[in-house]
Amino acid sequence: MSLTHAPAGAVRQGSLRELNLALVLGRIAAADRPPSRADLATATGLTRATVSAVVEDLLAGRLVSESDPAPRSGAGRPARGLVLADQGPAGLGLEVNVDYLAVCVVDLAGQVRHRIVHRADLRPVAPADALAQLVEIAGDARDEAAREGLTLVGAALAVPGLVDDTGLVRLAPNLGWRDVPVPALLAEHPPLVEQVPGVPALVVDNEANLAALGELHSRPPGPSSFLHISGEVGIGAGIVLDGALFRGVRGWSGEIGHLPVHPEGRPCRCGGQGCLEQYAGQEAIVTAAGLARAELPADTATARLAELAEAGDPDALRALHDAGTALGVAVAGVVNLLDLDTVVLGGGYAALAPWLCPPVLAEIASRVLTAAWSPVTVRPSRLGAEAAAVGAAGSVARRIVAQPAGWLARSG
Amino acid sequence: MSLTHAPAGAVRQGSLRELNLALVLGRIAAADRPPSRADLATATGLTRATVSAVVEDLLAGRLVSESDPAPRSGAGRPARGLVLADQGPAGLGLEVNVDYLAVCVVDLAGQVRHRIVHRADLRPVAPADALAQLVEIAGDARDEAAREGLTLVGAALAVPGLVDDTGLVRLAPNLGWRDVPVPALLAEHPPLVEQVPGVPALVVDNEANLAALGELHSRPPGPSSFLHISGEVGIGAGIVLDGALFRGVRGWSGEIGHLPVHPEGRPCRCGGQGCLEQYAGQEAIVTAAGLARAELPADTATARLAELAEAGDPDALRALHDAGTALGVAVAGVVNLLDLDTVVLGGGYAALAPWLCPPVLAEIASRVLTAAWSPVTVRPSRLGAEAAAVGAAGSVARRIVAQPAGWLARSG
DNA sequence: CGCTATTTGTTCAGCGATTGAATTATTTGC
DNA sequence: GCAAATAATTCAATCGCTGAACAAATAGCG
Repeated sequence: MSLTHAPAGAVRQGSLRELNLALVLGRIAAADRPPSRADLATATGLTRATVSAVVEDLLAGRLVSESDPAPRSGAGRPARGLVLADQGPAGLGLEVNVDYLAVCVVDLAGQVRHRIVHRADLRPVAPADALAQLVEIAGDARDEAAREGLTLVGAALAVPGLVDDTGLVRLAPNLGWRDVPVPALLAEHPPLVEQVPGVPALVVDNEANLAALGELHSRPPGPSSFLHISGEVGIGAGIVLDGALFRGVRGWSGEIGHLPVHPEGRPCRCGGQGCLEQYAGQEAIVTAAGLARAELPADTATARLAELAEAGDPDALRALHDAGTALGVAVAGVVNLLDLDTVVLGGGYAALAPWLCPPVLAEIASRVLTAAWSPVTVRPSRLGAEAAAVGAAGSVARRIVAQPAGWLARSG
Repeated sequence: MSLTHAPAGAVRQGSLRELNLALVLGRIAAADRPPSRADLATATGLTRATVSAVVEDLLAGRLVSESDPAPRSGAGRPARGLVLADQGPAGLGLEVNVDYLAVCVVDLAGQVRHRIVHRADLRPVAPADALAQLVEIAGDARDEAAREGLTLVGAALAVPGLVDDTGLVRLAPNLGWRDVPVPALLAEHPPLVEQVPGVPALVVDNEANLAALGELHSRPPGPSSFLHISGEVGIGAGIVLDGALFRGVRGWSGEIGHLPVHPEGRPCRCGGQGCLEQYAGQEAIVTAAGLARAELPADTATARLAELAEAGDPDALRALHDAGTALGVAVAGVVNLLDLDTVVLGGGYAALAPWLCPPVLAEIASRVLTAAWSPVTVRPSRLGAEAAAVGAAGSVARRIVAQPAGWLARSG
């Protein structure tokens, strides 16, 4: 899922055009003002003739459109600016979480065009029923999108758990799912998206991964390597390296919640001891702050903590400081290992960032070997709630930008 | 440094040939028996006509040669097998370490053609003098290689420390180096290698990184993602993801020695507390085994430990078990984070692997969330001593295989 | 108002690289 | 000795990029 698509196999005559389509489209997507054909020629190194030909294909395929305001003023023939089309292909993002279902539609430019959130406690709901509800909501979103000229070309589903590369949800502990064959269950419903060569109809992925992708593609562009930590009941991380999500050998990377921070400490449900989750997970913080867990539904615990901290409640402040310190120990290890310069606190951590960041930064400062030369930024996520759904939809839309040839082959 | 070279900018007509040259040459390099042109055509998806044209270029540039034993038997015209040339471009690997200088030459096929190790305590030697000695040894190696028809096209230098992307050695604590401008110092000597477009004349990198690259390219091919841990006085790791070394934002990844394994434990020279190095570094093991450090030069400490352990010395066995447990805690964290399935113990750890592996595996089994589904392999490095020098030379040779166009443009 | 300089975008012949089919080359097996 | 089989080469056709010439459209200036 990088911007430049590396050809895996034979490079044929047509690959040339495919690569240049992606190159030009990627430039248009990355530009902050609508570039002209001439701008694109100088930026890409292609000749204006080639750029014109490539742009013609992109215009014919409705992936870009010409914008009215000229991008330049001065002597000479006025340029025609090129922008990503606000009609055409779009991505569908789906999310099943503990206390809500979310659906959203993101267009080529990365804009969230529709967003539907259905709040409900999903834990007692059977997986098939939860997915059926999701499909129904997604159908509404698709119809709304169609009225605006958007065609859904792929879907990505975020779940809070381990997913293998076939889409099987091995384990989603907080949802109570185990070995749920999501693609098979969704195949029983009418298809939500149009099939496009090169774009998988459905991708199932961990919510932390997809939230990290959302952060990666948020505007203005941020760093291309960072760690995105989703602090919910469990703690997951999405690792973005050189503009691409690193999924690991089996797609199960990012289990930062089970980094040992006190090797002989509290036992963890994973079988280990002293895992980060036992010190900085939602339940640990809530308990340490003196809040009985039972009286708080999962979705309000974070808000309540932020309220208390805002009001200066000493127990809450201490709990957050301790959690931040534990988080900092783990993060310092990750930064030492991967040499990242940006850490994003997402999910439930986003709202708690004002209290978590200082202790995290303190641990980094004292534990990271290279901290003196290279400062590490720790900041809350830019995306709000349902970041995973937005990231999921964005990942589909990005795929069209990165590999436009498939879409163009489909329709004239 | 991946096998498939992704074009960064404009894709012109000539890029097509460049990419297919790399594709075909990469196949020849990866094959375990000399493939015929027809084999290559089916393997790459190119037509036989194109493969013939590409191979002609490769033969003309002396990157491949035709092997005598026919790769196939049966009816039909016998195939002509293609192998990487044993003459032509080769990579120069250099290594400055605490107790030796090493130089080696690796050819396109990854064979170590020459290796010179000069044992000496380098700690009291000024960086400029150490490099001057290295250049002299390397000159001999180059001359020997030239007699076999090998042309050195690039050099890579391994140092046990932090290197930035300009080749400046920021800090090599065990060598006593700080802010050593290696490229500038080497520029004062006559050039060792021939300049080839696309191949940097000199790359300076961390020894752990280059040792990991050596492991990556060792035959037979192993996994494309793994963690390679070099256990010396310090503990460094090379992280190989999807066949490429991950260097981090600033090139300082892999500082696994400073992963916190006992957050409130022993103070570390890095400023943190309870770093892995304090529990599994060479000094920690030696001390725990009851050996006075002073009586042992750095290069024999590991050998002595292995001897004692072999003999069943209880102190040594306990020290190794404890070190392995600490290492296992750190490795379990890394595996949880990156979802790797292979961990290679290199450097001084290689000889101690029989005693380190069991406790490492035990920690992984109890702490890694996905261990039940996906077993993790922990094994010693395949390369012996001076693995970093071999990896360094191999990384240069690999570059020619991955981007043959530069070499071909240079000479007929 | 008209001319020139300037910049954008298009057209077109030329060229390099791949393709696919036909052709040549070389061996095994009957 | 001949047919079948497989390998490798040759060659016209095609696709896509290039470079230069050309057309389009505007600002500045007298």
